[in-house]
Amino acid sequence: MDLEKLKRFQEELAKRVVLEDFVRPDDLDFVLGVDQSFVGKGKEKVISACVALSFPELYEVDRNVSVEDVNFPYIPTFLMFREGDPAVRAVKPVLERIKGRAVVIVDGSGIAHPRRCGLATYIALKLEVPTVGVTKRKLYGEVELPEKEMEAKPIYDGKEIIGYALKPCKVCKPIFISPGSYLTPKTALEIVRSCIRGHKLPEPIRLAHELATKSKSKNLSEFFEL
DNA sequence: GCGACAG
DNA sequence: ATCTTGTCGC
Repeated sequence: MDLEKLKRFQEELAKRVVLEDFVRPDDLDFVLGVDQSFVGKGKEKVISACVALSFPELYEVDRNVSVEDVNFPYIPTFLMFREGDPAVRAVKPVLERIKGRAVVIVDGSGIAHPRRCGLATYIALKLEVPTVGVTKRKLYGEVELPEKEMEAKPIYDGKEIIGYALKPCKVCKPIFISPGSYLTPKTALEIVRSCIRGHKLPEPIRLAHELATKSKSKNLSEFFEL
């Protein structure tokens, strides 16, 4: 594979990013979460899980799981090429079933990426839906870590604010938030804040992660001859 | 050359 | 991400 060519592709996609609120928290009806787990002898299958929660109540209203072949290795800053399309195919059906304004929270970076094109950005542009990226470790940007519960500190790319580090709970280490597209960094932060329910990760991602992990044991694994 | 480096 | 034993706390 030609990483330099892929870098150029990411730079092209980044030009289409719109850092404006296509939806405000007050008008939000649903917040979706996407996450993936890998299985197989050499982790050759990817299980993508998507859950849809009502907003701001956060009760589950829909879910979807899909299993596909993995066709790209994990390479830092190139995650969208490994998990992008599988995630899109897991989210799309849910997005078409629910009726109302929605935002998708992704387990990966948004514009807090060296080329401003993380996994959340890819999903936003491909599905034309606002997304916010959330990670447990920082990929890109300069930031001062928050120390008080629910405190947030801006993540900078030079002088521009591209996201926020948020300490979700007293004993939690901070999580890193940045919009994928169609949202402002500030609004991305507020949406994630509204989805924290005592855990390190916001509910949409926490539940999607749980669904993706549990789907490996039930009767899906052997069902797809793994 | 060295450190950084999402999932 | 996955693997993987023991330990701590409610």
